[in-house]
Amino acid sequence: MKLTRRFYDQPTVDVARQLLGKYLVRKDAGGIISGKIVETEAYVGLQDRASHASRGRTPRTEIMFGPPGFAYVYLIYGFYHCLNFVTERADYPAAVLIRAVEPVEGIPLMQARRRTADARQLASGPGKLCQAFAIDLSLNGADACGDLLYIEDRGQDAPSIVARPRVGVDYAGRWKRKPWRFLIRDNLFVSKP
DNA sequence: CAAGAGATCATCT
DNA sequence: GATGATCTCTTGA
Repeated sequence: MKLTRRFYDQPTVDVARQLLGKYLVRKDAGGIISGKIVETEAYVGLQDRASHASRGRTPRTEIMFGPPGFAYVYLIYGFYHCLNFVTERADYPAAVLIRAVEPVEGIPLMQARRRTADARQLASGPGKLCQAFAIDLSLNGADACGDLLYIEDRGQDAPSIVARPRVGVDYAGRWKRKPWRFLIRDNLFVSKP
C-alpha cells in the first residue's frame, strides 16, 4: 500500500518514526529497486538551525515550504545526493531525511551502481542510498504519491526504535543535540550503530 | 580499528 | 568566495 499525502501531513518527528520499517521504492528504466527503511532524521521548521530551511525561503528550500509528500533532493559536497520527503502543511518547512535502507529488490542493480557486492555497503548512508537507487537532482520535487519514487506500507510489525542526535550538524548550536535521528534497534544496515 | 585528507559543485553571501 | 544533513581511501597503531 503506497503511502498517501495524508501520511506525510503529520508532525515531522512522527513521520520520521513511522517511516522505519516501511519500504522505499524506486522505478526507472533499469527496473525496480526497493529497500526497508532502517534510519531517518527529522528536520523541523524555521527555527531548526540544522535544517536548510532555517536560512529562510530560497530557490533550493522552496520545496520544503511546499505541500507534504514531495521529494526534496539536494547535492552535498559536490559528490553525493541526499533524499528527503517533505512533511506537514504548506508554508511550514519540514522534511524527513532517509539515511539508510536494507536492500530488498534490485540488489544486482544496486551492486553495479555502488561497485561492491557487500549488502551492508549498498545503502547504509544517505549518499550511498541515493547512488544505489539512482536518485539525483532530476528527482527533486518528485511527487511521492506518483510512480517514480514512493514509500509503501507492507504490513510489517512496528519495529523497536532508537533515537540519537542527528549526524553531521555540528554547526547547529543547541539544535544539534535534538534526538531526531531514528534507527531500528540492532539493525545491521544503519549508517552507524 | 581510528583519524585525517581529499574529492567537487550547487547554492548562497 | 565559502561552504556542506558525505564517502572513500590512506596512514599508522
